[in-house]
Amino acid sequence: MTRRPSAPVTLTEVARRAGVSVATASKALNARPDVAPQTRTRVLAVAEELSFQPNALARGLLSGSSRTVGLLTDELAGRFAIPVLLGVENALGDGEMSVLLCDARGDAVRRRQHIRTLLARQVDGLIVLGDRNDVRASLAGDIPVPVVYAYGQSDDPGDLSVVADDVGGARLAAEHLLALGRRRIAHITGEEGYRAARDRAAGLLAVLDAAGLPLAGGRPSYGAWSQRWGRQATRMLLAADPGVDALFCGSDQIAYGAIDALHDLGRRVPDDVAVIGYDNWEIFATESRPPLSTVDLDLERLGATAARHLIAALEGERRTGVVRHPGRLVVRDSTAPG
Amino acid sequence: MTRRPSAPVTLTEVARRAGVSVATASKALNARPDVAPQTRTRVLAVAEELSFQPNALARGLLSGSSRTVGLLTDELAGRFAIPVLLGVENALGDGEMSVLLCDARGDAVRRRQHIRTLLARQVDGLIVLGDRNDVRASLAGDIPVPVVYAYGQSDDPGDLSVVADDVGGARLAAEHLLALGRRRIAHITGEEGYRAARDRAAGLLAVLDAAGLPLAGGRPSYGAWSQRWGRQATRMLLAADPGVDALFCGSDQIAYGAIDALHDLGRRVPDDVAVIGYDNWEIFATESRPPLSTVDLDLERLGATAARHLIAALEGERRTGVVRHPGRLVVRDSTAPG
DNA sequence: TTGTATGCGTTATCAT
DNA sequence: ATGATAACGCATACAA
Repeated sequence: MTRRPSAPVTLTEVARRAGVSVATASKALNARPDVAPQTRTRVLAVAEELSFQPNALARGLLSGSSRTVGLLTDELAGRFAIPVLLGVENALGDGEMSVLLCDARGDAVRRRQHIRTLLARQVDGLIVLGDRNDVRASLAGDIPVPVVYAYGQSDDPGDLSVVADDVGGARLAAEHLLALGRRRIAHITGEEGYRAARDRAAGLLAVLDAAGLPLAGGRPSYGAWSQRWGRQATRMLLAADPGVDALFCGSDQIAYGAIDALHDLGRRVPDDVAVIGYDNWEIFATESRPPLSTVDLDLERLGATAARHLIAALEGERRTGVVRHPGRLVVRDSTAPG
Repeated sequence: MTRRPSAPVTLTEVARRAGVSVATASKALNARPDVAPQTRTRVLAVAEELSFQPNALARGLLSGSSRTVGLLTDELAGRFAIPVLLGVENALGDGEMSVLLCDARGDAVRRRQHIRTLLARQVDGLIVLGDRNDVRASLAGDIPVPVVYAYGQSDDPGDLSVVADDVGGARLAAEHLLALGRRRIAHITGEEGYRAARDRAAGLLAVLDAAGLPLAGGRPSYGAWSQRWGRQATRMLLAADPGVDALFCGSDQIAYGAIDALHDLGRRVPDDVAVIGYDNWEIFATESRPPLSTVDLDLERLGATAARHLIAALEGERRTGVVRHPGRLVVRDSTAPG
């Protein structure tokens, strides 16, 4: 090993050691046709020995493409950003792309600053990760690279947004409850200000309507995305309508609280009341008693989809509108047939 | 607005419009001394109008520094990586640094691959984010840039690691319980294979020893990091030793389960049994009944500390060893005095 | 004070 | 088949 650790190993160095010009070395390494097999092997050997890695900055400067995308999040601390981000990172990594992460923390000024930085770094594209399912303002100012909105939908139909299909997911849950023979289904969910809450309620109501059934309790119990609200709403609901035989909760967290309350009230789950949640958040869904049936948003796949659309856009396939990503029903004991 | 959106705005373009050479334009923008005030204002005005941003690739190529650090995570999906990552991102953002995110997903091959990519991209430094508190193997191979290990500790004392002080955090919790007059304190925690579990137990035992008190139940109840284990262990513990007056749980998740079990057993919290958790994980700590006293790891600050150490290293201040980051006691109703 | 020239590491073009 | 050279965008040493 004659490698001196302090000297950065460049193509020039490889060429020198292989006894060829940089041009030839470059061709050899990039599998260009016009280079003698013997020369090629020699260059490759030297490159391998020095563990040569071409300088991505130089490459990017020349090609105009940095093979980097910016991932701009509103609020990374939230629960939904991470799986999406994971899916994005994974899908892009396969395409030899790297991810520059920027968290705006809900601050518009910081967001603009981040966008400037990302563009200065010559990102090839941008993925904007919403912290909520809601429609959000499109990025102001003309961004010279493709942008894909993930999880949160852009208000500009000229943009491409990849979002979760909450209406469809709720339909899955509702149809599951109906299939179990439940007929007096109530809905406890989070803040009405969230599109996620409204969409899920809409999906449930659509299925109930089609079946000619009313919603138990009259209207959805909108509240907070917390166990506390799940407990409280359940008590109120069962006091008002003791005949409820199923609860569709807007999140697993709420459902966890609901199950606790049912337990306190002496109702058996699922025998007396079936409970289904939403999100497939493991720490709630698998740890409740009994474990929770729920709808998995498949956020990681959603992120991968967004990444793939961005890559397609980079290759010229511009696409606009909203791509809705279906959820997946996960059945556990809280809706076991019986 | 005479800006054509398709033409990338370069320094050459700015210089041309300002009627000066690129050299002068560069000096004007970089606040070099020898440039006429009048010329400077003119250049600045043009740059502003075109919203010129210097190409970071070119700059990096020239300076040898990309002002980018690689953030290498083992497992982003876990609960602890995110806050640390957030702190890192924030602290680096203030220093005009960007973060290249790579998740190895616990795969050594993928990790090496990511390191190669990051080095090819000329990152100035690396932050290695552990998914557990445990000691982990130092990055193999000589990395030509500074590396800081965060959350997970490197096994090489020549590396710099920034980790949470679990022993100290546990001491805080234990001393709090003692100060409330509790004397029969039991410990329910996660898998013994986790250093976090062992360290927290050690901190508690140290405090009890110093006070001449035994651990209720004889030894820590090691199990799983779940509500389920919290419930089960609590039932077992109270059956064996009904006189327990305080539970120190190794995580909020466990504590949440413990409180549920105490509730089922008819024990009042905190009157009969005080409960304290660990992590300050909001969804458990604030949603349990009653809300949970706990120890906050302050992971975001830990991440910021790691970032600052990396920046210091980039400026030449090499430092090695282990920096232990203190936790913070958060008192809520589950240990209210009374 | 301003402009010209050079170089960072790489790839592409054009001679040889 | 190989090599010299230009170019990417910027910053700087040096010349004017």
